[in-house]
Amino acid sequence: MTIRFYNSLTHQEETFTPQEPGVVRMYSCGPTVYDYAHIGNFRSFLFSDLIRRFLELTGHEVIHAMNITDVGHMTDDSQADGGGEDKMQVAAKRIKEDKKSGKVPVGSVENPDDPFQVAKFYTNAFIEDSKKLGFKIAGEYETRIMHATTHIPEMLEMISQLIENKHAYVGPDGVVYYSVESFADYGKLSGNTLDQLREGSGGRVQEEHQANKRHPADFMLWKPDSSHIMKWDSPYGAGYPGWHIECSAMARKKLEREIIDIHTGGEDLIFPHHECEIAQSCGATGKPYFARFWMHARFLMVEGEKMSKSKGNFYTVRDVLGGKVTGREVHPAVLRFELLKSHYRSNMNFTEKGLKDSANSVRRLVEFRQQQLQKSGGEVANVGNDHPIVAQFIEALSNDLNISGALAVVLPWLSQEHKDAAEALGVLAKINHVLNVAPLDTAGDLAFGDDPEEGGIESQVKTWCKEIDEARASKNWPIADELRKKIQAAGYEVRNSPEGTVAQKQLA
RNA sequence: GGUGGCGUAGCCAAGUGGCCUAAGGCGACGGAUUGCAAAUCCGUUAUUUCGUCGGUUCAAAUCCGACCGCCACCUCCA
Repeated sequence: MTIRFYNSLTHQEETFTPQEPGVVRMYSCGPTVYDYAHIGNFRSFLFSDLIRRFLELTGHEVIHAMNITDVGHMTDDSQADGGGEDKMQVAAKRIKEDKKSGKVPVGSVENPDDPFQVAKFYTNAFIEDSKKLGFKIAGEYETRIMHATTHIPEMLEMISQLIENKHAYVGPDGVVYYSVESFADYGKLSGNTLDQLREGSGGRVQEEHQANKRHPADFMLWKPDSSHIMKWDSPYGAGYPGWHIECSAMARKKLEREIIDIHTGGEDLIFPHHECEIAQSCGATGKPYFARFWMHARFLMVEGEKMSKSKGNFYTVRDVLGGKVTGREVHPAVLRFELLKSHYRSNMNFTEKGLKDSANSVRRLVEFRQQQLQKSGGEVANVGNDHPIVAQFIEALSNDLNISGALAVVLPWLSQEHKDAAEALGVLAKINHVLNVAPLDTAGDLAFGDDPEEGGIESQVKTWCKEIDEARASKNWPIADELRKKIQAAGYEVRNSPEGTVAQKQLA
């Protein structure tokens, strides 16, 4: 089996092999923690989870690292000397307003003016959401997911290497800039070579901000600013790091290599972020590559439109799970499946209907597992990757993560006859290592009808189910139908089973 | 204006030169089942058609060119 991935760096599909056989070092650009991450962010993070789980299924150890950007970068980093407002201060303002209107639980951020508290709050929310969606890396917080603010020394080390290697200079304004002209490969990833950047700038580059730089595309590595809300000592004066340096520095530190195997992120990060990362890492190490493979996930659309706050179609994970889209609670496995089921290199269209479709697929997978577990008495056979179904599943994913092809193997298989339940469960376990929806490992099993609360809606639904059985026994059809409608209105599916009427919570 | 990507049925989407008279799922329709439903099972569901127009080839959804549309980046953004 050969694994082929589309490599953004070479603009073509290539055979993937890690530098060290059996071990893949992968870095993913993580979230900024000035606000809740939205489902578009999570699609991109989920995409890296998919890569990881697939590589693990095919026998690789995956060392996966991700950053959390908690340095208060400027809202207007475009000017590269750090103009505009600090994002942490913007967040502080917003949190104060949200607190007044009750949007943020009181006490969650005791002091919004403390950027570390703001970052901590949104970091926790991110980790929580990531766990719900079953991201493997969510269980590795603080070992593989790391904060930029705790890696300032690594960044300063890289900056000094860059200055030493003549890739960086201290401008007349005291700011440390990267000299893009010193790096011949600048533009290789994005196609935005220096010539083209000049052509394409369309007069938007403001001369006044360029005076201190040798080339307009030079970007900031360190900004001395003793008045900044977050600042650290450095040989260039107390201040804060540029936006791009954290990933270069942290990837090298955490993955313990100067060249890594895979680097992932959203498509918007290709330029300038990843272009600058390559320039920094290669400039500091002198190596021809930073990452061998660059993989980027496309943006998602919502109901055919761009997701934007002004259109009111802007969703966070908690929005979707809480029912903002469907009007009822959505199980995390359903959102995971929905975000996973379209190919990472096409714009996925997130829709309410799609969510409900995904709920069906997830339910089928979950019920299949339950049926087979019953049949096998809990026994799960050890199935190898050479099992025909597993092999086809892997074959599909080997082709640049062809998830549709992979699902086209799995879903029809569910409807086939399964003589050996233990074997079927073994196959499912393999498949579920990647899909992770049946069950979703970090969220536990799908909760079907076990609500500990006395007098809660679940016990009411159970009572109604019993009443339906009684009504049906006495052929009192109108009463039975009435009760069924009530249960459905409460967000439950009503079914007949050998044990009588049962209700299950709708997954979306 | 520059750069990168995408465009297959009602929807999601596979297929990258012949086995495509185009996987699979959802939906829809018909049937079995049911008190009626739901769930389940069976069947049907693009019939020179794959954004458009040309070209290469014995042969194209698949290669090449032009055009159109959509997305992203060129300013913070997954």
